[in-house]
This record gives sequence, structure tokens and C-alpha cells, in this order.
Amino acid sequence: MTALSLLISGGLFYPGEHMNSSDELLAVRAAELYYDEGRTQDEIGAVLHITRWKVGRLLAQARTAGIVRIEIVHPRARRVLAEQAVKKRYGLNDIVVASSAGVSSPDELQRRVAQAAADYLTGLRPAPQTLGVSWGRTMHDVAACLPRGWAHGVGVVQINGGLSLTKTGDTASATALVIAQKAAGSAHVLPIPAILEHTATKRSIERDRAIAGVLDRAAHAEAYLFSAGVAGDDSALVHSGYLSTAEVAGLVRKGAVGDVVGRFIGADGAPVDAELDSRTVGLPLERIKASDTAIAVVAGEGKHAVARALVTNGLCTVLITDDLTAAALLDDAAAEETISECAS
Amino acid sequence: MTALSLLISGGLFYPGEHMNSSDELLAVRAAELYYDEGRTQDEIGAVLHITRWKVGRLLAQARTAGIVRIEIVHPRARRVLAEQAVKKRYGLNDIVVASSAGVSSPDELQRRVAQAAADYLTGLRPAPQTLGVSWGRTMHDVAACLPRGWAHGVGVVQINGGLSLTKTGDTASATALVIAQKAAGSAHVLPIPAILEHTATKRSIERDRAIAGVLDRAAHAEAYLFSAGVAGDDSALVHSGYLSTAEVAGLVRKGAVGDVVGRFIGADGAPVDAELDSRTVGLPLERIKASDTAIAVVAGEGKHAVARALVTNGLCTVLITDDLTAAALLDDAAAEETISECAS
DNA sequence: CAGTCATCCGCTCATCTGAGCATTCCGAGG
DNA sequence: CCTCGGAATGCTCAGATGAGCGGATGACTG
Repeated sequence: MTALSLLISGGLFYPGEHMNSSDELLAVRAAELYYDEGRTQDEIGAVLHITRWKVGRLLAQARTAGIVRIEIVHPRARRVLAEQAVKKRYGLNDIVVASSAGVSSPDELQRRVAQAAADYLTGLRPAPQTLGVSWGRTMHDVAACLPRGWAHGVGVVQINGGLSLTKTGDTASATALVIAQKAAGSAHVLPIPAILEHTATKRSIERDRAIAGVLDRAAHAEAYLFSAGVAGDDSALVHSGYLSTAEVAGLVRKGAVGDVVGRFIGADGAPVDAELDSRTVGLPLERIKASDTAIAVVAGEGKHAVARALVTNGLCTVLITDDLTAAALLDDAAAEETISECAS
Repeated sequence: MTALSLLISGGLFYPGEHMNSSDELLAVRAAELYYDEGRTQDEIGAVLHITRWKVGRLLAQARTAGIVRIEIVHPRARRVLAEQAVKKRYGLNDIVVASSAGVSSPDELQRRVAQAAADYLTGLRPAPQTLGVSWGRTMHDVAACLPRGWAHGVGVVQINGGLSLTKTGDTASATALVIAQKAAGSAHVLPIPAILEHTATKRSIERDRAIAGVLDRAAHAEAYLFSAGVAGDDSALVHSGYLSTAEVAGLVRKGAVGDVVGRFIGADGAPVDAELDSRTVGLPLERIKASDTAIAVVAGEGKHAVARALVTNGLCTVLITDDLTAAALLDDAAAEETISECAS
């Protein structure tokens, strides 16, 4: 058992760590009497023929050894220890790590993280005047989880294009709209594609008065809230029809670990394909990097690599994620692996 | 969630039970600060802007609601609450319920229960002068788990025949021998078949001077330690070659839920097949029923029904089992089911 | 609208518990 | 054999905590 897994999971017992075996049995017995039966340490001492101080020490040892595991099982539960560790290690301004205790499906975990993001946004003080948002499955969930009146009069700006080529109805703009509506604020949407075929087209679209106005607003937003996507067939950009699975596979070969506001980045946090990036409409990553409040919402097993890319390269100041991702971020072995994979 | 599952598993959280939703969130937050961060209730009160008494109440509610789950994860851990519930409900003299927390295989659970039985036997005071034992996979494990010197000079008597027809080496007698050896005592074995083809043969075997002596000793043993087997293809009596799978299937049709010291019983605790029973060598169930100390060791999912038969019919005074079996014994719905199955 | 009841809240007080310290125990080494 | 050092033990004491109580609050009823 690593100290890490203890930090995250609350600790699976692994025998023979710091305790003499007869003390170990006593500790188990004491823990049963204390936590299950609710006896006092004094009573337990009488039963086990030891002093109450020894009982206290055994209980403390039982907790550190992982014999006694205390878990907070609730959809809104957070992992405070993991939060502190990740925050400190990557120098974040703030962090929320949602607990996966008791989740039965990846979807449920995703929802929990979305809820955590909504809670974070609701509690954010001072509330931002203007908030730049991206779109996607995660952002959609965040918008859904936000309570009506989460803020008052926030200007919500869509920071990257997201008109779906495959589905009818603009779910990308809808996300920004919902977030704005629930804060009794105004939305500024970008009803344009995420990626265009030619750089020239992208340039001319950006010159459009209305579009340029929104992009300018986006560039001056006080805070950003965005998610990240996987680099794979499940990418939202593949589902929306902007990229083929072959194209994404090509990006992966170039080292892509996922996309952030429509731009595919490598482990170094920079776009892996300059040409593709030049055809992508939306806020440049530099702007997010320079922001004082860049809130990244990243959940799920497939996003560990992109989460790492975000936090190691200053692409977010606030991270909202799940405990498994947090564990991956704290796991040095996994870090080495990513690096070696990139090297190879 | 039933109160039962809470009792056994330590409680999976099921939202909205006795708490107002804003208190629920406060409780979660308080639990995080208290159990994960180790803050005092006073500090938590300051952070959450509530009094320390409210914090204490929230924490108490969080525990009863199952938001905070405290689990003792250790091979030797017991389930004290479940023990009390089962003991009271079935009027047992004593009980041990081993925890299945963290087990990865049915084998591991079986071993834990065997270990628990060995621990119980070791701690039994006064130690019995003579101990009647059965045989089987479970009993073999119990014998293996017993520490050298678990008692001093106990007479161990095999209470039912168990000469295997399929394997070489008498594992049944070996079990009794090991238990006796480890107590620096003497063993009295029954190197005879468990079930004979004709009642007459059984009678004549019983008349044999040596056999009769052992059986007489068995009948006068101070305590009994035995396991129970499933009524199915996995029965030890099938593996040993005494019964065919077809014969066992026939017994099941007659309502057999399992075997105890070689005798197949129904939910009523009585042999389901009088003829078969008359060909079975060993202590009659009445003797065990009349004993002051009859320790049954029953573990595993397949043995819930036979465990129920044992405890409902006074076939044991002490039960050593796992928490899942205990849960089944406390589950009234399951009880109804068994009864209706028997009726149909 | 007043009365009733249940609930929630903050408080007192007794108890429980953990931190810190002196003492004892035990094995290693002289 | 004695001495030493480290660990385990038992104790003091202050701080933390839970049980129980009376008052406030708010919903429901006649």
C-alpha cells in the first residue's frame, strides 16, 4: 500500500506495518468495541485488561495502520487530504476533489464532479462579473447542476466555437445560456464551428463584427470555466463531426493527451498541431494561462493525462476533479510513465 | 436500505432519510473537516458559522444516516452489532460473526471464519475435557488455524464417519488428530465410512467394540464442534463418493438444506430421509441438540439455508459464521422465502 | 387568534480523550 | 554484573465532547 492510496481511499489494511501482532488483535478488538459498540476507552480497557491510555494508543494506531477506515459516503463528499496534496504540489489557487466512494458508474462520477463545480462556482466570492465558458458533456452537466440564482447578473461568454455539425440544436451555446439564465445574467454565444477547414475562413469569421465582439469579451473575462476532453474516439470534437477518428489518432501519435477549449494539447500543455490550432476558433490558451481565475473541470479515468497537462503547465488556477484523477496526479510512477511515453 | 444492511455493512448512504438537505450538506462538510482533517468541533463551528453543539449533532446524524461509514478492515475483525442481533433473535449462548470487509474470494472468507472458530475455541473457558468434532473442508481449516497449545490435554473425539471412498489418506480422522495434537491431547477417531449401503452393516459396525467405544465417548463429549455442508453437487459427501449427485438432488427435492455431521436436514432441522439417516454412522442429532456446548461453524453463501436450519431448531448453542450469513439470518424476507419454498 | 405540541437551539456540567511528560521495562553492549 | 538507550507504559492536566435541560421558534389545531 502506498501512502498515496491511503490518502485517497482512506486506506486498505495491509498487515504487519508498524504493530506487534498481539497488539494488532487488541487494536481490532478495541476498534470494534469503540466504533461499533460505542463503549468508552475506559470500559474497553476494563474488558481487555489494559489501561485506557493503551486503548487510546491502539485506536490511534488502528487508524493510521488502516485497520479502521472512515469513509464519507455522499454524492457531495470531498477528499480534503487529496485536495491539499494536489493543490500544494501543483501550486493551484484552489481545488475540489470529489469523492468516488459509492459510485456505481463513470456517469455518476462525472455528475458528482459537475455538481462539485456548480457548488464551487456558486460559492465563489467575489462572483466574477464576466465568466468565460467552454462547452461539452461536462460543461453541460455543470450548467444543469447550477442552482437558479447561483449569482446575480453575470455576463457569460462562450470562449470557443461549438456549433455541432452532426446534431441539430446548438448545445454548446445552450450551455452558456443556461449558466447565464440561472444567474439572471446575459449570455454571449459563439454560434460558429469549433474548427474550420481553412485558416483563411477562420480569420474572416473572426473579423465578423459580432463574433469579434464576443471574442473580445471572452478575452477580457474575469474568470474562465472550462473542461477538457479526451484525445480519442470519444472526443466531443469527433462526435460533433469536426474531426475524424483517423485525424484524432494522428494527433495522439503527435503526443496529444486531450483537448482544452477545442485545442489539442500534449503533455507540455502546448498545441500538438499548429496548423489545426490555427483553424480552431476561440480563445488562445495563452489567455487562459494568464488568467487569475481559470477553473478546469476534469473527471474520468480517460482524462488523467490531460488533467496532468493542465496542472503541470499552469493552464488552470483551480482544478475540480474526482479522487481517482487526483490520485493519478499524485502518483509519481504514472508521471514517469507519461514522460517516458512521450519520449518514446 | 434496510436497517439490517446498515447493521451489517456499516451503512450505505441513502439520501433523504432524516435530514433536511442543507443540514445534510453541512453534515458532509463537518464530517470531512472532523474525520479527514482532524479539526475540533469548535474549529469546524467557526468555519461553518454554526455552534459547536450543532456540529456535534450533525456529526452524530451523519453517522446514524450512514454518511460517515466506519469500517474495521482486518482478517480478524468481527461484527459486534450483527453478533448481538443474531444471538438475541435465535437465543444462542454465544456467537462470532466474522467481517467480510475486504475479502476478495469466498475462500478467504471461509478462512476467516475458520480462524474465528479457532480463536473462539482457544478462548473457550473452561476448556472442554472432551470435544466431539466432525470433519470437512471447514473443519480442516479450523484445525489448521488452531495454534499449538490452544488447550492442554483435550480428548478429541470424531463424531461421524468420514473415511473417504475417493481419496487416499483419511482427512476426516486427520482433522481430529491435528486438533488433539495441537492441544497436547488424545484423539479418538472413527476410521469408518460416513454412510453405509445397508442399515444392517451400519448396525454391525456400531456393535464393534472399538467403534462403540468411540461413539460412546462422542455421546458423552462435553462440547461439540462441527460444520455444515451444502445440499448440492458440492457436498463433501458427494466428493467423498458416498452419494451421487442424483441422490443429493433427490434429497433437495425432499427439502434438504444441507448436512450436519453427515445427516441431511430440512428447514425444520430434522433428517429429510429416515432411511438414509439410518445408514449414517455417527452421533444422532438429538445428542447435539441436547448438548450445552454445540459450536457450529458455517460460512459461505451456499450455507445460508442450513445455517438458518441450525439456529432455528436449536442444533447449536454457539454459531460462528460470516456477516453475509448473519445478514441472511436476520433478513425476514429471506425467512419467508425459505418457508414458502418449503410449502410449495 | 390563542393554545398546543414538537422541534431545534444554545447552554451547563460531567465525562471522555489526547498531548505531553516522568517512569519503567527490556535488550544490547560494555 | 552494571549501564545505557529506546521503546512502551502510566499519569497529569487541559481541552474536547456528549448528555441533558430550559427556552425559543414555528407549525398545526380548535
